[in-house]
Parts: sequence; C-alpha cells; structure tokens
Amino acid sequence: MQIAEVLQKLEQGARRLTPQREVIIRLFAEHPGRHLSAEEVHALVKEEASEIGLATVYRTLELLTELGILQRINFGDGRARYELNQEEPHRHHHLVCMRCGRVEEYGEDLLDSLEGRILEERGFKVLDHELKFYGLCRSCQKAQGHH
Amino acid sequence: MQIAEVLQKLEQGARRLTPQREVIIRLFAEHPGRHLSAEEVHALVKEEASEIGLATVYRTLELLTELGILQRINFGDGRARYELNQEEPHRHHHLVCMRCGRVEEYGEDLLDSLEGRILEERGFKVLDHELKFYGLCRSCQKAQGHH
DNA sequence: CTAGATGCAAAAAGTTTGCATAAGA
DNA sequence: TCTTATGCAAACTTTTTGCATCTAG
Repeated sequence: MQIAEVLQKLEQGARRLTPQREVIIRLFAEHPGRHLSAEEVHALVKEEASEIGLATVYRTLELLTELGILQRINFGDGRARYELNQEEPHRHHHLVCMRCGRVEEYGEDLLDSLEGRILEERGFKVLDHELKFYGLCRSCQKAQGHH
Repeated sequence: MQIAEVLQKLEQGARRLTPQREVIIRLFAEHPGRHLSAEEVHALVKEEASEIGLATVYRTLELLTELGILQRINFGDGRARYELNQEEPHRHHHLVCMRCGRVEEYGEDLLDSLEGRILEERGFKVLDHELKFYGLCRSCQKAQGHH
C-alpha cells in the first residue's frame, strides 16, 4: 500500500495524519509478514525512541482497520493481531503451528469460485473470508519425533 | 456424540464425570447449531435450576476442548465460543453476518485435498482448519437495500 | 481414602472510555 | 480557530488462579 493511498483513505474519513499514526503505519510497512498485536506495536514504537500511549495505539489500530488499511486477525491467543490489508486479488491464508505458535502465510486463494456458489445456494453475500490451517510446522514435526 | 463416547474420553484423560460436567455436555447436545460462550453456558445452566460456578464453567469448557468433545471458535466478538465437535467427515464452516451477527452453518468441507498439498509443498502438517465467510445474510441484504 | 473437582474471591490480561490538554488543517 | 487526537488513569470485560472445601471413584 502506498503512502499516498493511506493519506487518501484518511482524508475520506476526515481524519488527520498525526505523527503517531504515521509511525504505526510505517511500522507495519517495515514488518511485512508479521502479525502484530497492540502490545507489540506499542513496544516496537518504544524501540524507535518514540513513545505512543497504549490507548492511542488501540484507537489507531481500530481506525486503520475501519479504513481498510489494516486487517484484524484472531489466532486464538487471546489478543487481536493486525497486518497490512492485502489488495483484493492477493488475499492469503495462514498456517498456524499449534506447538510453537508461529504463523506462516499461504499464498493462494482458492475460494473465489466458492463465494458465488454460496450466494446462489444460500442467499448469503460473502464480502470477506478467513481461512486458517492449524497443525505442526516442519521443525515442530521433527521435534515431536525425537523429543 | 454419544454419552458413552464422552465417558470414554473422560476416562482416557483420567477425569471424573461430575454432575457439573454432565449438565454442560447435555446442554450442548440440547442446543445443536448454537455457538455458546462461557457466560451463556453459565446463564443457561442457571435457567435449569442448577447453578455452577463461572470458574468451573471455564475449566470445563477448557477440558472438553482438550478432550476433543467441544470445539472452540472465535467469531471476533471478544469471547470464545464453543460447539460440539463434529466427527471427522462432517466438518462444517461458518457464514458470519457482519450486520446482525448471526452465524449460519455451511455444510461442505472442500479442503481435504488441499491439506495433502500443503504438506507436500510446505512441509506443514495440517491437523485442523477453520474457514469463515463474512458477509450479509439474506435478510440483512434486504434491510440494506431499503433502509 | 485420596487425587482430582468445585466455588469463591481476587488477580490477570486485554481493551475501552472519560476528560483535560495538545495540535493538525 | 476549532475540531479532532493524544495521554493518562480509571473502568470494563473476559479469563485465569489460589486456596479451602468437597466428592467421585
């Protein structure tokens, strides 16, 4: 996502580009593939010598999600996580390791054709979907073998 | 799921069948298709004239999930929800309405073949998966039209 | 009888909110 | 200037935990 696009989305919502918001957006751009929680964002900001109140972090993540800049994901670890929203044709899914908790991306989206079928069969208009596979990553399978 | 099967699974874990656990299991059996939160289970139990401590409800839901009797699901409403675990060949998915919050079941499981592919391609051993479609249910589509 | 389960209350963990102050546009 | 954003602390919600008591097997 380009910075220009972010600015445009902020304007659409009559929202200001504050230093805090800029830092948080940049942080996501600099950590592609990571799924950051509010607490992690807060800590990473602190590492950069700046400091943002935790409440502001929460409010910013909420705002950026509303504007479609971030996507909120729940991996069942008791806190919401966020990543930069992928543009439509490149939606991806997640492989969540049940042992070490690491999350890998899975590139392909195989569900588009299905969504049309759901509308026909069930009258349900799909706007978004979320697919997660839970299992064991390569190294945890080995670890299980000779533990 | 048969009661005999539940007893067997409890025994496997060296766990006791207490009245509290029995009530909670029966409650899920009597409410198929509902996705109950801990608070809802607690309230439903109270309606039946019995009463179970909330902490016990949480501990029981955790236990039954570990034993594979319940399945924990997160619909993004800030609390964990549970349903009776479907037997292997009948896994189903969910259609979550973003407007009214209602959750419908979607029967078919189309992902089995995919799981083999993920193991080959990525070395990730899938044990479980979770697929949710977010969108608008039939009645909320109408409501949006002439709001 | 005794390991495991319950209930209560307190604590934790994550998130939200009220309000005075600060600062983009 | 004036509306919106921030920071802090307090409140809220969901879930977990410690401990004394109880009970299923």
